[in-house]
Amino acid sequence: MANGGDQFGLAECPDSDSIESPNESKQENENYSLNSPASPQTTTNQQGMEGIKVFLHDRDLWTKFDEVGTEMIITKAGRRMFPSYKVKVTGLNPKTKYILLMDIVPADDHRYKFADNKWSVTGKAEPAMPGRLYVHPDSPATGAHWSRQLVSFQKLKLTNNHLDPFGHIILNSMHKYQPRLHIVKADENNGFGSKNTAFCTHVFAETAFIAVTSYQNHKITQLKIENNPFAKGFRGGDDNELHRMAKLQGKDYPVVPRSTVRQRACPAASPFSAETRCLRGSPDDLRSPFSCDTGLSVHSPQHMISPPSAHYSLLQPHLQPGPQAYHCTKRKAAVEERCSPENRHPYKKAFTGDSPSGTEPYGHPSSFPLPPPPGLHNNIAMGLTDAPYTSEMGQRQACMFAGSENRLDDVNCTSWSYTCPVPSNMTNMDPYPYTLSAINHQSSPHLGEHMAHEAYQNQTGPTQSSQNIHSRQLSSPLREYPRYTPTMSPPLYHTLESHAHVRCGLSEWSAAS
DNA sequence: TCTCACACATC
DNA sequence: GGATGTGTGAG
Repeated sequence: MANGGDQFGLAECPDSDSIESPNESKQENENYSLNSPASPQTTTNQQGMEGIKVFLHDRDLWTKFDEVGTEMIITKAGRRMFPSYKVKVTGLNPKTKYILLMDIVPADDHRYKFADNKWSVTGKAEPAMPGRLYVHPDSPATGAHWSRQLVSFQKLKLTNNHLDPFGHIILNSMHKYQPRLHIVKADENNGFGSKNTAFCTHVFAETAFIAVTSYQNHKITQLKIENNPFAKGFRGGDDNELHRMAKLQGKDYPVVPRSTVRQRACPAASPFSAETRCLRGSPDDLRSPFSCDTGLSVHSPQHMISPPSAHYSLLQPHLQPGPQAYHCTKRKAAVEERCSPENRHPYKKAFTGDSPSGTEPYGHPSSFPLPPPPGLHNNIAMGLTDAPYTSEMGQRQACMFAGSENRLDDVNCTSWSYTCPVPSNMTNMDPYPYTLSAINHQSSPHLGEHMAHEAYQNQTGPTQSSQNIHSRQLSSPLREYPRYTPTMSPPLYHTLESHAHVRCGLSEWSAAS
């Protein structure tokens, strides 16, 4: 939180449109200064979200990892992400309340393996885990609050425990994911769930990663050790390290790190920058909860989205990746060259390092009104904007929203959920549902129970696996979440919306990354 | 592929 | 000094 917000002068700029562009301001000295505005373009009809810009903190570090092929450890107990996901947000109305939350969505429907020092597709992805959202513990807070300092999501944890009771984000190992930031307006006159509810989604392509239970690429291990303070113990010269490891193993002679042995020396470019970049999810793949249907509100840097059609419509998430989806940057030729035929996808795209040049917009946000679930506007609107959200939590804590099978015909509860569409080529898989259950995973014991229950229900409840993506789309699966107790956070959230109504920045990400 | 105990680090 | 966050090798 080193970056104060004063320099952004947000307090004096209630009108987001008048917010000084970071490019024109003093951000050159910030460590996220390289992050160009996330949303250089704005569109109308976005409920005041059009001026919001998000800058990824430590972009350089993220890029380093990304160039190698970021891996994130997932454990049963939950593991933090490193690099941490921190952002600087500008353009918020200082007096308006916003909720900042993250989710991590499948980047594609592939399962990966790491062999020969590179990542490659090894099969079809397992069904998506229950979608969980991580709500920043400060939420809801005023724009002034968010703008005052870096917004850190470093406490977010990843787990591979499908029954995780802590509210951590559940991921599948050896699958690729894309973190996303959502900014939801929680203004009194624009309550969450109301017709006026607006939010925008920001995706930083360089934060994509493959979830692993142990690091596969030694380069990633080294990057983590070099940059993560908690891993300092593993730093040092090679000799020192080897002797230290020998000591750890009770040997008095240097040992060769397993990670070194495991991997063949390969001077080639990172697997991500080469083959894996080809494998990176297609725009279609990345449609999920907040994906756009029409692109109406999408404001994407044109240089990141090649044809207008790159405003992928969520109305057609079932479409297989097509030529229209892939916009290749200057590295395309090289990428294609490196892609093995079996890995070559029609939607292959240059990996993240390409798009965000120093002068290009960095995030890929979009803003759009959030259509309310049918007949559920008012009551929901109260939730987010009312005090209970914070007061009942005792202290502001992160909330996790766990997924479940969400159906429209099951609307009769106190909390809300939304089902996100499955990536296009995941039509045979379970949906990627989110249940907005306002989980307090830090200090509330019954929350854990709730989550366990929830997880249990996720597994035992009626499945939608038999449904295809079309039916799920059409059903606009919204429902309140029954497994909610008054002792938890109030019923604040509802199904965000079927993708058919929701517009988001995902298409931009897809196209740009 | 995954889990665990461990030593070492930060908070 | 305890809680928590790291990557490690063993299994």
